[in-house]
Amino acid sequence: MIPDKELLAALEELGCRATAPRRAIAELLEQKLDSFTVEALSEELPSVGRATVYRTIKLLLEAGAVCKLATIDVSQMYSLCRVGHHDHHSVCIQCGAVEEFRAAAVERLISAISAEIPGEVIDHRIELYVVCGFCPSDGE
Amino acid sequence: MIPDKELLAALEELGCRATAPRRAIAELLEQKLDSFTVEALSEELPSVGRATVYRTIKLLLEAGAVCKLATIDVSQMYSLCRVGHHDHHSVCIQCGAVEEFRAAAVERLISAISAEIPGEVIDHRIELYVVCGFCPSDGE
DNA sequence: TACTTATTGCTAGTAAGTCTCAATAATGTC
DNA sequence: GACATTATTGAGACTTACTAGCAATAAGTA
Repeated sequence: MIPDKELLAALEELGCRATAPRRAIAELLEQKLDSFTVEALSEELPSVGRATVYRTIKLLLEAGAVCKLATIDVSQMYSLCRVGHHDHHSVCIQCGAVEEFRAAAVERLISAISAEIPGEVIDHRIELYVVCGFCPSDGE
Repeated sequence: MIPDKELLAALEELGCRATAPRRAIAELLEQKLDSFTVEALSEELPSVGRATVYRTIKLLLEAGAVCKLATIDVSQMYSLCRVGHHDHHSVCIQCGAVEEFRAAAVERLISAISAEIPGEVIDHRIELYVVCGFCPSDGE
């Protein structure tokens, strides 16, 4: 996973200062393997103001160190991104666990589609909703 | 596009009654080629209560007649779905226009990926963020 | 150490969406 | 058609996720 130093470095690249609250957020984030909500993060860091947590995640989002998941329900989920990779996510619809996956085929697919549709493709988002290996797949 | 009759029929399949507010929503929806927010829909239907609009869209969502788009910003966008098709969407990041596209390659890709990752793939979501043919693609 | 400026943490505000509940409208039965 | 039953509605209060404003504070710098 990303060492918190990298998270902080990502912020510094944006011209941000490395403050105690940001260090605390980076440290906690470093341990997050799954997806998370900002609200939950904030609850785990009672010493840091909610607004600061939101602000920091927003910065990390800009820096590309975390990314927003397009979950089905309302809650905004985020997940760490390995810097420099453009990964896609699979979300377990039962336990919520998020896995990143890479597939060169995806990139090929996107460029193939780009050629077929009008306009210019700027970005894409691919998410798989799965029942992960640890969850029982009842019915469906 | 979907005749509003079909939208109502979709609701009736769920065991819902065809009421005047639902008819009004279906009629308006029938004309929506683009994506829309429930809030905007509600503003166009001052005679129908906000809660009712939200409730009806939720029902149509369950019925599979509309689907939720995973837009980058916070606002929840919806779009009509042709019943029986599982289309994907491209969203113009400048004007917000939504196009549906179908690509058999997508389905093939998904099954290829399914084989590679642990767990069972239930559903997928693919969205392209584009600058559509009608918008100037400045910079980026 | 003092200065400048970014950052923080309150708190209040906003936006999207849900809940409650009494009033009302749809359907089925006679 | 009248009546009973049950789904639906609308108004507004409420919740949740998030942002804005602003005085207090902490970082980097001279």
